[in-house]
Amino acid sequence: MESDADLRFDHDSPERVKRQLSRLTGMTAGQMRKVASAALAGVGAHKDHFVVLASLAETGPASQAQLSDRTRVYRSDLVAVLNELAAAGFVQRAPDPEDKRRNVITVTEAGRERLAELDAVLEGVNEHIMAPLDEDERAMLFRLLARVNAHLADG
Amino acid sequence: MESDADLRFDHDSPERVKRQLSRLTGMTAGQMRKVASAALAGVGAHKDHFVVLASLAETGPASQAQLSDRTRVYRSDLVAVLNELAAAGFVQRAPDPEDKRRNVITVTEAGRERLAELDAVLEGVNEHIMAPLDEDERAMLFRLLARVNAHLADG
DNA sequence: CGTATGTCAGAAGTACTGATATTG
DNA sequence: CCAATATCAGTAGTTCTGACATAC
Repeated sequence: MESDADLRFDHDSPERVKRQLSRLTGMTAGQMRKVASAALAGVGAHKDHFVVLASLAETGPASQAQLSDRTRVYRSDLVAVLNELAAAGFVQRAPDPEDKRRNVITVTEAGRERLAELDAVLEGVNEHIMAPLDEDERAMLFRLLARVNAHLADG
Repeated sequence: MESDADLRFDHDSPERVKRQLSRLTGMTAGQMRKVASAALAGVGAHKDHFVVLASLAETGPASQAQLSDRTRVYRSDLVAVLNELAAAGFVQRAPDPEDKRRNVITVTEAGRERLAELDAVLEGVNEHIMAPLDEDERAMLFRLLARVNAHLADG
């Protein structure tokens, strides 16, 4: 069906393992995660910082529960992320006057600059990751993964 | 460039997050892993069992260090996996007469049957995961991921 | 002596669950 | 009384590192 020349993810498996999409995807995701988190660690950040800042900048202020829904970062884990972002002055956490259970999280000007910085870092990561693919192939990979993702999200 | 209709992996991100291949891949890998490990747990196995049995059946007996290189399961983690497989009678662990530091791991007949069972389970998982894709798309997804994987494996 | 092997203990980061006090 | 929010504590599974005794 296809030449095995560049199917390097597992030299050992002439048949069975090679067909497991979950294994190939998992290994590749692990490689990507390492590259991304190393790059973010270089500027003192990690991936949830980016996702949260991007959500606030693009969709506006939100409560922590809303932020959790948007970013798919668990409410319990969001607390620490926001502690760090707030301590660095990237977000402001203020009680919601209309509902005293909630906090209103807002990105600051410094937070927007931080987001631009992280965006640039991750743009470089993205470019590095997709280096062997041309434009059409990148779009194809996105589309195929997104379809599988959407399918699995439906249960 | 493309319709956003089925880019469901993150509704919240009109721009920045959506372009991060590492995020899409990571989320999809997580979904796949959950499906696969649930299916394997249903028969009392987990994924390292399959990979180790497949390697032994397809490439033959090996020391634990060799097995680790083949399967990319860490030597330290292999110990527990082999303990479980040996306790169930799926592999035999015997000292190597030619090098007393080593064990020779061999798959048993019961292990081959177990492998067939796990293979069938994972074939179903694979089919479920790739359900929305036709044959050409599946091959394309494999190829694209394998190229990125090989590229990242080179450093 | 330096190196490889199998084993154990444990770190680090991720994903997830449960409990709780406060407020609606 | 029930539901939602923010927070904290803790579990589970994975990846990965370091130490160590034994054998080459």
